[in-house]
Amino acid sequence: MAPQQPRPTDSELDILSVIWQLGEATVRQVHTELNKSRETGYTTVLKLMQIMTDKGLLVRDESQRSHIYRARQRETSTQKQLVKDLMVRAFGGSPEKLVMQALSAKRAKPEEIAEIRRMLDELEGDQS
Amino acid sequence: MAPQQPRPTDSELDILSVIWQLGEATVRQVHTELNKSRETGYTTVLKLMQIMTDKGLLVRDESQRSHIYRARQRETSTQKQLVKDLMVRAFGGSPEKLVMQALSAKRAKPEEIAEIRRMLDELEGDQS
DNA sequence: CTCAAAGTACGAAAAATTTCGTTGACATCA
DNA sequence: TGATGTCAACGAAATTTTTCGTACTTTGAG
Repeated sequence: MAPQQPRPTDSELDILSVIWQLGEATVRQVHTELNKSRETGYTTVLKLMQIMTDKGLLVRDESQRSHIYRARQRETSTQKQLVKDLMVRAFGGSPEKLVMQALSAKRAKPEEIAEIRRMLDELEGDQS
Repeated sequence: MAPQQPRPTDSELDILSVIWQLGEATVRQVHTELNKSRETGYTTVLKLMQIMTDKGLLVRDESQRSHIYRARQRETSTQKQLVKDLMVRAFGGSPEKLVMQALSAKRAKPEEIAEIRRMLDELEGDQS
């Protein structure tokens, strides 16, 4: 029961990704999904998910025999935390530099570019 | 001497940030700079920088008694690598989602927004 | 009921990362 | 010269993260 949300570690993020994808999941489901890309033991995943629950990253429904896990924070919240963290630690806190590198790292599709433009419009809109 | 550039760890990134800022630096300089924000021992920084040199993250000029370190890769290369990694691991590889969260995590200044717009224009420009 | 399958709990090993103490080399200054 | 300060090297301790073996419980099939 941690008060603050710690940044998920690499392995924890792998698990979160699966849970985000499925909405909620049992250890078995997460394990099966992870094993599509990398070899990993069932109890390893179980232990990790227990730790994540202790840390407050996951929430567990124990009413069934196979417990069901959900992310405690919304996907977007965690993503925002991660991106903010990287922004501070690697980009001196500059959103522009980060966005530039993101766009040059992988080309966005035209629709996506349009979507980003809309976002920029909004940002310039409310200048309070 | 690693063939590939491993992703820098958290502490390593702290050190890289200082070196990016100064261009090149001795252990003493990095240590002094780091201690402005967090307590850390001199030999800790030294050891880390030696490890980073072994990993190929830094390059060392030993011609002087106090060795001078430089980043092996350009700042932008490392930043791109980091942002790409996060994009894959936390955003399912979607540059759009990452950019959205980056922009909502910290407001960009008007000039920065304009700069991002220019970048988007370029991206749409060369559709090969 | 009994056995096997599937599940959780948990300690501890293994691996990766971070920290630091100690040693010896070199430099500087009085 | 010799005392003092700075530096690199390096082993090892400390900490964090990841992995897994084992024990115990529950469920379902026969």
